Amino acid sequence: MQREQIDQVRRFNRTVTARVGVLHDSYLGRDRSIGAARLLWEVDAHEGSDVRRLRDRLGLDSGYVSRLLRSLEADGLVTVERQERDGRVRTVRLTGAGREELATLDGRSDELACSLLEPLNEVQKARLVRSMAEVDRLLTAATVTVDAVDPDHPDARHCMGAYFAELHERLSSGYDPDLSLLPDAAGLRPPRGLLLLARLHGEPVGCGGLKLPEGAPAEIKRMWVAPGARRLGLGRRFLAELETRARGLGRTVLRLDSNGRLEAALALYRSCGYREVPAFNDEPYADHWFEKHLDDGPAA
Amino acid sequence: MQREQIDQVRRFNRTVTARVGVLHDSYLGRDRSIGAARLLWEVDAHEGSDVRRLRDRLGLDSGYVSRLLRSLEADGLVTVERQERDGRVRTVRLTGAGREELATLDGRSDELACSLLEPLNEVQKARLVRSMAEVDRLLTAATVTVDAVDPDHPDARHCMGAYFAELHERLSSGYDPDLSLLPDAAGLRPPRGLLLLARLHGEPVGCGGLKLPEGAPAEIKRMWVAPGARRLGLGRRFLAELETRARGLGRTVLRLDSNGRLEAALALYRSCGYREVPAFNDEPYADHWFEKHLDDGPAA
DNA sequence: TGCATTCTCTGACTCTAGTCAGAGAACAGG
DNA sequence: CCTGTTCTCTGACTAGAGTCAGAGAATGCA
Repeated sequence: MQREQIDQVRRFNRTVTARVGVLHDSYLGRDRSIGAARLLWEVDAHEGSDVRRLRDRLGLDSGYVSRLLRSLEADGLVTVERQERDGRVRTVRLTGAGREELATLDGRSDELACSLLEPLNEVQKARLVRSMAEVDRLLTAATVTVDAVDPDHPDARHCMGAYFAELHERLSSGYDPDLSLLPDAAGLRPPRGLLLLARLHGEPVGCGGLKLPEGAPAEIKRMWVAPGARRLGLGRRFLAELETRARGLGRTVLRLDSNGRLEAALALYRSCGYREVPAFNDEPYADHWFEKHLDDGPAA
Repeated sequence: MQREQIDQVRRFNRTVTARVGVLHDSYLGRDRSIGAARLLWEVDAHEGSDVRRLRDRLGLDSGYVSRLLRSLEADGLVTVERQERDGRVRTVRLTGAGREELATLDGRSDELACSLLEPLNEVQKARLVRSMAEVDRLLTAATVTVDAVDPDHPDARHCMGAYFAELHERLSSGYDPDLSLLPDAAGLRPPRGLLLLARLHGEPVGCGGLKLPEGAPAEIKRMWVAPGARRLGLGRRFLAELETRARGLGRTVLRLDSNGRLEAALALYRSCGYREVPAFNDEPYADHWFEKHLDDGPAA
């Protein structure tokens, strides 16, 4: 990585933690501890979430979270009840008062935002906001992790389910997985294949599979990115990672089939060096087929 | 301010405090408290600074700073000695060990920077760094305060001294304030005029004066921005603020003289709606004269 | 010289944000 | 039914980051 880039990031970190970080805490924590505020935020973001999930998402100690919840409960901001299905698990829900409290916290966030923008003129404001959006987007992208998982993992199932649902919605013909040539779970498990899963803050936000048939080119399958995680370059990252792994396994050719309705996907494949080829399978839902020779060019 | 802008700033704040803020602290505070690390940083930035200045810059309690200094002193990272001039004041200086410690802290900053960039591809890295630079620049700009001060205030004297020195260096003829038509301190003190001073983190970084002669147009004088604070839109901000104040005092015409060597200044005046006019005074160091009618257009 | 002020330091607190070690209920599998 | 595991909770403790009220030395000014 270049020295100049690192230095700029450091300068950014210093400026931002000094200016935003400090204010952030002082604004939010005005009469509620910032731990409690964060927890409240998290409860709101995931209605009816269980304590364990909150703990994981915030990375906090179980005892600490428990104590915070007691204090929020005492203030009437949340209710905590045992789950029907599993009596050990407890579910947290915002009350009306909790929602109000959040609204005032949001108001303070607004004040902070205004105090940052206020001294600037209109041109500067617009520029700052635009750059913040870019930083936000790219830092989020950098937070996404991509790992190989077992196709039967609940997170993987979740993504594939969402993938099928989306296909069903977007293809003119609808979509029925049973009619498709998709590999089953075993077909995406080593050594017959692999499945990459992207996670953002622990939530699954995309998947990309690779089929490794013997005596035939490797095939990319089930590339999907959750709507909320698009425009983060995740598709490109999946392709790059799949290509690297395929190359590592001695493969030199990658294939995939897709559908003309999935415009963004087609554009992605083309811009990553995939060339359209005649149909190489009978996938009923495909009307475009692509191929890439891994030594053809960079995956970037 | 627009709702959309505020929301974007809030999103930015959340992402950045979560991603950068937390890591920042955990990286820096690995075996030294982050208060101590910040103090060390500040001592380094201002060699031989006195305790009071450190306290002011970091916004900390005197007792707290004193205690932090004792601990840094005990670890051999700084030395604290009484000042010659004023025996109450104590001066802090880094030792060699302190410099080393800082270097390892910097190394951690680098690690943090890398960890932020690492998951991204080259295009994304370049974009992120560019946007960070922009955010950094504009947040810094927003941190600058502009207030009216007395022309005899040490900060004001500092700026005007720097202004003269810069003129002397840049004008082909050199510059001698005594030959110039500059107003003295009283001429920039209400009601005969006013002086605005810009400060960044408490340090003076620019000035802009207004002369308010009776029966003649108001005149802008001694506009100067410190080299380290340029490209923050400060000149524009001075002009806008001076125009607002002039308008508030019933003035409708502003004038100023300048020198062709100060290209950036001329460009600024032109882009802010100042029109070049024939010489309206005998200022020996001027070769360009400008005028603006305050109802002519926006100051933005 | 005396008095108020400035500057740094010390001692005694406080509050937040945790950590750690279990306890006890609920569940899962044999 | 027993055993081990999971999940939440409680009690006891700690470190960091300050705050507050003076004390004591040095200085400035009348």
